[in-house]
Amino acid sequence: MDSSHAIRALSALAQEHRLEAFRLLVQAGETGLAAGVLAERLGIPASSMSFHLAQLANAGLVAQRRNGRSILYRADYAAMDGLLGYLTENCCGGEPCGAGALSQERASA
Amino acid sequence: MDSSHAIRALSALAQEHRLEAFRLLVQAGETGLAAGVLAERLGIPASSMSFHLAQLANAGLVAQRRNGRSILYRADYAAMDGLLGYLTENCCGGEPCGAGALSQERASA
DNA sequence: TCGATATTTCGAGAATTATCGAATTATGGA
DNA sequence: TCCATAATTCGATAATTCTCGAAATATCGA
Repeated sequence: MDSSHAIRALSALAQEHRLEAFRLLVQAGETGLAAGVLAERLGIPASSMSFHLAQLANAGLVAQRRNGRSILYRADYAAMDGLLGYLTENCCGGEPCGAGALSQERASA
Repeated sequence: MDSSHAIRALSALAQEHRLEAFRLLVQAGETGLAAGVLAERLGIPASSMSFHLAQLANAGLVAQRRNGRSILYRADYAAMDGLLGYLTENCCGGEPCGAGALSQERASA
């Protein structure tokens, strides 16, 4: 992951509707959710949802596949992983950030 | 960290100059760097740099303190940590994303 | 084939963000 | 006090992003 790719991913998540949609997709798991279902859950028009999903897809954060009349979107965990890895390496001095807090959370889990 | 705070942090990092500035601050460590030094390294006017630093500060990602005529900015590792924690918990199903890849990186480190 | 459903694309307008020079504020030294 | 330096704020403009209805595309079932 290079910085321009990271910026695209960060931009994709830096928006209320898209962050929420991505969270729903993460919860939904491998099967994913149809575009229409997401639009309904977020309470926005289908065309707006489509616009946002295109940005998430462009950033590589979601994948899509057709299922009958619907198009199912699913979160791409590896892409999210890549973003977290980039941030950890480039914006945290290579350590889990602050060299403490995150590790503590993990230890307590 | 709630979602609106996360969005502010993501937005702050989702911009070429700000991501680069933040990376330089992470490298610089606790002492930080003066606003003018950052502007020079990024090759942008002081007023533009000031605009971007204000956004990073607003997102809580950087802290500032005056040192003589300069204002030194430093990365707030805890804030970055909070963002990574939020993304891990809310956008990765609570597991290090993909329940594998990140763990593997850590294991091999 | 026809009609209904699901989604995307298009086009226009509103809102937000980024850029940069000029003016302003704050500090330190002579 | 006066001047130079360091930064921020202001104001205007450019660029980008967001929103949403209407139109177009694709799929399914009768």
